Amino acid sequence: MTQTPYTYAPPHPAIATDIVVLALEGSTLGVLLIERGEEPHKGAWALPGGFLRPDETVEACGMRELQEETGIRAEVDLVGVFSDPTRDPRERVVSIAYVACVDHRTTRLRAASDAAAAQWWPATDLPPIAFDHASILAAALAKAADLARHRPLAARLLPESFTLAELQEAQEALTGRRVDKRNFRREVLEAGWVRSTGEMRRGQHRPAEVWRVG
Amino acid sequence: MTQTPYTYAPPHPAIATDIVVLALEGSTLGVLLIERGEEPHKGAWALPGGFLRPDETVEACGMRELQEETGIRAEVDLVGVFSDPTRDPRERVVSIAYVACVDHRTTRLRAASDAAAAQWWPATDLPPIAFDHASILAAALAKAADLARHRPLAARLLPESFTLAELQEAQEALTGRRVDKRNFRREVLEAGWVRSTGEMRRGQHRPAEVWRVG
DNA sequence: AATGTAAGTGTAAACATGACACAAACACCG
DNA sequence: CGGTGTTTGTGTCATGTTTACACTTACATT
Repeated sequence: MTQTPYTYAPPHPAIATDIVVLALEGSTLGVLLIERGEEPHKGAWALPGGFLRPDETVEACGMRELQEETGIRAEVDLVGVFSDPTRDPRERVVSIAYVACVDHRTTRLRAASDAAAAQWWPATDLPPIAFDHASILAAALAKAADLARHRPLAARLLPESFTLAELQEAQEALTGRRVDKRNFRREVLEAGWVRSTGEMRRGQHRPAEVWRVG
Repeated sequence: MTQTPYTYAPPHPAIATDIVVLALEGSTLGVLLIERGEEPHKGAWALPGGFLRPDETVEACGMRELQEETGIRAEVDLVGVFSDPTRDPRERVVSIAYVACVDHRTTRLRAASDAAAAQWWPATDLPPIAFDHASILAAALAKAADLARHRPLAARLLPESFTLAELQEAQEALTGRRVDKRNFRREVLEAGWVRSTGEMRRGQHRPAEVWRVG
């Protein structure tokens, strides 16, 4: 961008973001996908996403798309840049992929106008995927699993307050690794990821302490 | 890119890559910068980079730019996406930043046509930087330090074969952390990052075993 | 009151990390 | 040719971190 003579300007590709929205489906991970109502890949399922607008950063575009699709304002984490020249048969589109973890109970899914449906799919049992979105998805799952080891990403899959058992279940879903209950609690508390609310969650059995991100 | 009606197409920004090329300057890190010969930021120093071409991926663009500037073919690692709408006053440019580690002894620097000079600068003592390239540089240095903890990135700063002392010096320059000689050797060998060549490097003092990435 | 189920807690072994000092090999010099 | 200077190369112990593991508590239900 700096040393190239400014007079040389190849045709500009479109820039879009694709968002891998993760949520808990019971005790496993779910991914938000959108059924395509038009060719190409009509009937296949694609990641939500959209084109970059003139006045926003790419990351803001990702957050806006997330908001438009789910009604949720949340952070997004960069997954990668997908730019194979043939990845979209219509025109060249360079896609920046982000991953977001949300609480699916607070989502309000809105199918966009060219989409037939928006729906959660289990991350381990996916329908036919459009474009190169299967690669994007795989990269996003790996990225999320990696981030979750160093940051309390799992808490974003839950409501504001939660029990440690719920947080552990979310963590296990994200990382794909089962962990010991006592070790998990020690790690979470020592890392200062959560603080107690002082409240107790009453259920069928012994009440559980309620926490929030700290 | 998928649910947005295809009829909506905002003006496409330009897409460019900027490359943070790192090399060893003695025992500290050096960064390749290019002095701008034109406005804006004439006289300031900028990262090498250039526009995406129609037939290449963004990563390939980064590798091509690296090759054009240094004559070296090497891997590049994604640093981030820099897309503030005002980051380039001429027109909107979304930049994908990569970092590359090279052996500066094998580079053949070529200043591009609109650049006054291409030169190595110590990463800790930089000249005035053009555009938002100071942020890009900072992010790249952090990324490289992080990657170097998990992968033999330091070896890319060296020729094909090297002594463990050289590798350690490169590692310390990359991560900014001094490490113990014996611990470093243990870590490198147990991780299988290097294998012996069987040769010895003769110098002023006791000869050193020569290794290569393995 | 008895039963079932999830919450909550401590400790010991294995492993990884960080700190530490000295002998060996060569070049150089007198 | 022996002494000096400088870099290579090596092992162990203390500390911190990670993993593995079992029982009691509290409540709801019957």
